[in-house]
Amino acid sequence: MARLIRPKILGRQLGGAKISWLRTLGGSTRPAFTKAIEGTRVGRVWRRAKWIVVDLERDREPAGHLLIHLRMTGRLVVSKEAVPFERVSLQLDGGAERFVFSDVRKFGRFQYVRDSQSVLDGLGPEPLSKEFTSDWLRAALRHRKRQLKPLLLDQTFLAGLGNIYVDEALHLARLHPLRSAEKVNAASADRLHEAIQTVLARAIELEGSSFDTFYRTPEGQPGAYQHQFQVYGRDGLPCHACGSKIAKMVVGQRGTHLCRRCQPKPRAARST
DNA sequence: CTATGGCCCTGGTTGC
DNA sequence: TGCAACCAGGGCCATA
Repeated sequence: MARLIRPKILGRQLGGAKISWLRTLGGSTRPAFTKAIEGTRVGRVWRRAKWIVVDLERDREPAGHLLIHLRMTGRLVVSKEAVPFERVSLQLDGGAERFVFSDVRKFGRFQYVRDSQSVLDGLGPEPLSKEFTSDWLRAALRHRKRQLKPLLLDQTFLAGLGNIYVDEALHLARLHPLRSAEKVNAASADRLHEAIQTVLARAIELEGSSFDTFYRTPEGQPGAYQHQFQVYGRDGLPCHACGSKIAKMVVGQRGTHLCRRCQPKPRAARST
C-alpha cells in the first residue's frame, strides 16, 4: 500500500482537511490536526510494520508525520470523486484531487504526530529485513512460553504478520498454532523462518489478499494472494499437501485454520 | 510474563 | 422471506 500510494502523493502540498470521523485521528482535535497538516509538503512515504508513514515538510524542514494504520478495512485513495466511507480527506495542491482515507469499520488510524518514535518504538523486527535471521528466530522462540499463533501475531515480537499470513506460514512450516514457542526445535524454527519470508514476499508480490468487496489497492484492484491460500478460509476443503480436511479453530479470539495431519498437535496441548 | 475477554465499528453471510 | 446472530486482513485495555 505504501509503495502503491507513494507516486500519487510524493512532493505534493497538502491543503484543507475534512474529518468526518474524529476517532480516526487517534486523539487529536480537528483544529490541531488541520493546523499541523495544512501547507505541508509530502516528503518520504515509507512503512514500518503495519504503519504507513508519510513524512511532512514545511519550507524544506521536517514537520512531523502522518501515521496511517489500515487495521481491518482501511484504504488509501487519491481521487477527485467522492469515496465511500471517507473518514479523513486532504486537499492536494489546492486542486480537485484529494488524499482520502476510507474505512468501513472505523478501526483504522490516520493521525498526525510530531515524532514517530513513540508509536514505532517497541515494534519487533521486520520479517523481510536482514535483522530477521533464522538464528534470531531460534533464540527468540527458545525463551518464550507462548503459543506460536498469538506470539507471531504480537507486533512487539515480530512486526507485520496478520491473521492470514500467520496461518499460512504455520502451515507451510508444518507447525501447530498451539505449539509452545520454547518447544520448537532448531529445524522447525528454521522452517518457520523460511515460511514467514516466503509467504510475505509472495503476498506482497501479488498485492495482498482480496476475498470480499473491501481490501483493494489504491486503484481499486483486488490482490491475488487469495488464490494461493493453503489453509485460510479453506476449512472443510482438502489440504493441497496431504488431502485431509482443513480444520478451523479459535485461538486468541482469532479464526485459525490448519491441517491436522501436516501440523500435528504437540502432546502437551493435546486436550484442546 | 502469559492468558482471557470486552470493546471499538459496519456490513455481508448464515441459519432458524 | 425476514430477521437475529455471527463473523470479519487488528489492536487496546483491564483483569487474573
